[in-house]
Amino acid sequence: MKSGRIYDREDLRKLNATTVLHLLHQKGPMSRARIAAALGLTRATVSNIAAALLTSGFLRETDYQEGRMGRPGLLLEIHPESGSLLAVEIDIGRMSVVLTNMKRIFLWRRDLALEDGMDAGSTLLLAEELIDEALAFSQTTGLPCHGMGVALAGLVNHAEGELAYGPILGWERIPFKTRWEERFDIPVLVENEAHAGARGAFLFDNEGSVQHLLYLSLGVGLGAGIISDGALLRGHLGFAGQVGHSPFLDNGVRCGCGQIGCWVTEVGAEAFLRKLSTAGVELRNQKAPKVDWVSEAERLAAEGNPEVLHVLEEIGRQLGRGLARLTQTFNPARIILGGHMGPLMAHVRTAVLAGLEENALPRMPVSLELKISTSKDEPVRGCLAGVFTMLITNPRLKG
Amino acid sequence: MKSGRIYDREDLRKLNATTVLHLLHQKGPMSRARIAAALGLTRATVSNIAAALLTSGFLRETDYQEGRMGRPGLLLEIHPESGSLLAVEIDIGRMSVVLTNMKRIFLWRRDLALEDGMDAGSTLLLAEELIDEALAFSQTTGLPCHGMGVALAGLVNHAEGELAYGPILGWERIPFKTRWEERFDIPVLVENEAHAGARGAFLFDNEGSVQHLLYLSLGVGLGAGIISDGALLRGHLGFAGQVGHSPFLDNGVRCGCGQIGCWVTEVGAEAFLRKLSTAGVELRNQKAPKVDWVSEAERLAAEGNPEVLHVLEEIGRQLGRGLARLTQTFNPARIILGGHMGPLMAHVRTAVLAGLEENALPRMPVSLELKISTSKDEPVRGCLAGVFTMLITNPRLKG
DNA sequence: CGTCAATAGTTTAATAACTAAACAAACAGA
DNA sequence: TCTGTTTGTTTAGTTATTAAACTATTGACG
Repeated sequence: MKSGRIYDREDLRKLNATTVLHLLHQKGPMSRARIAAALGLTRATVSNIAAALLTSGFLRETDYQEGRMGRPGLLLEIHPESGSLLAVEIDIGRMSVVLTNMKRIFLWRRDLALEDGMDAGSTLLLAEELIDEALAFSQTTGLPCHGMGVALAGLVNHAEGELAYGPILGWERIPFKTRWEERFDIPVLVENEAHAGARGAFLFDNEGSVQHLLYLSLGVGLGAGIISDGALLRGHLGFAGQVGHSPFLDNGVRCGCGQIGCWVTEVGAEAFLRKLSTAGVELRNQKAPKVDWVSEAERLAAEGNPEVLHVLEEIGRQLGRGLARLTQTFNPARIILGGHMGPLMAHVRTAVLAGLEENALPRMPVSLELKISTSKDEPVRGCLAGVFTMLITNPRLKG
Repeated sequence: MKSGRIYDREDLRKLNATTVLHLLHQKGPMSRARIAAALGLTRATVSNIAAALLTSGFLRETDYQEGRMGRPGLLLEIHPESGSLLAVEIDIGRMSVVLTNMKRIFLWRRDLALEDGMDAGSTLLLAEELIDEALAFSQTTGLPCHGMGVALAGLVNHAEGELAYGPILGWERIPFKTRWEERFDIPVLVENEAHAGARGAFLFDNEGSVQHLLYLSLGVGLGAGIISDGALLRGHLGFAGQVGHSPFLDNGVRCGCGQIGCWVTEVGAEAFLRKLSTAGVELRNQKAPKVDWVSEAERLAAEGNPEVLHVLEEIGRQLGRGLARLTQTFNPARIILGGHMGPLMAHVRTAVLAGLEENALPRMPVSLELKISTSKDEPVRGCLAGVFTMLITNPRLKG
């Protein structure tokens, strides 16, 4: 456990410490030798970094590896008791607040469906109440909360930590970061919901370590998070991925945004309910902001209801058509369909692929994988990863 | 000139040497102190790196700075006589081969318009003849050619150095890199034309050091090069930015690609000529692959020909409409209109901006700058920068 | 049981790359 | 002439990292 060389452990940023922490955050417990191999360092280096991080309390050592040849080494992992992280997701009609330990094990969570007519101010207050509850809980567990991530549907200026414009609730220029950093006295990271989802899918559900992926968040709104060469695309002001309101049909439905024929009017939640209604199907709880209708629709689809399946197929085809466009501009290796309508997407897979194929650029090999997200927590997990990164990159991290 | 510290100059990659070379490549001659300030290094470090690069012949020192206070220092710059670079651009109906010294001063160039009915094989042979000529010229100047960049219109697999599919000529799977590296015995970098153009615009015409920009290459084809956070977006196979054939109009013209209503059928060269023809204007030399018609059209536009201006305005509006979509997905800080129709774009500026404004996402601040490229050589220069980067990042670079 | 190969972690000495601080040189302007 | 500014060099460190040797522990094989 003693190190051979004495480092300047005052500022761990100068070591490869952040790299090691990132790796462990993403992959879980590993031996020093494995970390060294994964990062292209020597075992000696990793030993030294580990020594520093162990004395700082960021890491801990766990039990022996079983069933392997060779000397049984100790595994290193992020110390779960070194603190807690908070993630808040505010979507149209829905809100989640999650508290995890540093290993991203959920300690506390609260999911709320928002009332239909709820205004901006009271939604904000409600969120703050929930956060207060979560922080109180973190007090009782003795794990101080080190940071908070906020995933928001809308135009998020990531650098300023401000929601420039949020749809439906009509939020405009809400400075979440400054407001909540002052109110709760912990660092706050504000992220677009689709961006956070893409990050989550990239870091934690990434079979084959795909470096180019597109995460589509389907719900009342429609947003995309794009990871290109392992980097999240934010754009100049952080507004990249606003694909929902791109013109899609010449003679379409008027959209809430004022334009006609936006993509979201053909594939979003409201489109789904509208088309179902035209087909004569009414769901219970289908008032848009409520969440329950998704499971209701899923039940009907699973039962093989022909109207629901037909509407889903139509939506899938339109989804594929729009995705073809995005595929041509980004050339991703994987597309992930997520968001609140994610569970329904399992039924549209073939239709989406057909739509993609039909509208793909001829000669451009459609060599991509279409994945349906199984977890609803991708934005939350992506957010947590963002907060973690922010923490270990911060000057706060001292030995 | 002597250095205080003796570095291991065997492998300059371990120094900040590549960073310094990049900076000088981009900004031109600078003093050691200026370099240090720009890169956040100490003057001592830069002195040491410079000493290594001077003895290696990559850099040279030039005359004193005049008209300044303080001690007159020597300026460092890339040594122009340390070799030459080659860039080849093959577009639809056009080909350019350019030889420059290491400071990107053009030493030799040849521009050709390609015959209309020319087939793939003879085009390739023609290019190879021109390259032979250029290399022979580089022999006579005594500047050995260190690398070659190829900018191609079409689907370019950058990693493999292969043209996966080139439109019009019907090229398919041409392994430029392996073929030419074997034939000419110099490293070859193959790049999509729009990607190269974006890189050129980013590195050499970047007022305000904008980090998010979109370069649109307008010609017979329509391609985009996207720089996000200073990094070029290539995509999984290198096919990012193929925006020309994204569905644009429901009831449009049939495109050469087989689909109906592609964006390029409304704003590309053929659309321009078609619309002019409908308006009763016929240009001399207007056979599509020829280049001359651009200057002819520009002359007419400058003279105020109402039909031409009207067609240009129509195209500009459609351009703006499509760009609105791209703006929403990428949120760039600057859009650059370039390519062979670039010179015409000065006349469509207001129409493009109007189209952008009309189709922009409401509430999304259209805070972007629209720039018309003044140089036709952006792809060539971007290509040269790519080759330069490849060279200084290569193990070849030894002291 | 002993040997071998594989894997883990530590120690030692060495080193490349960089920095801080001081120094010396050359100039412009008052 | 003096002062302030900019420049490049020198000196004496510091730091993160590596190479190589060393110790330990296990499973497999005969």
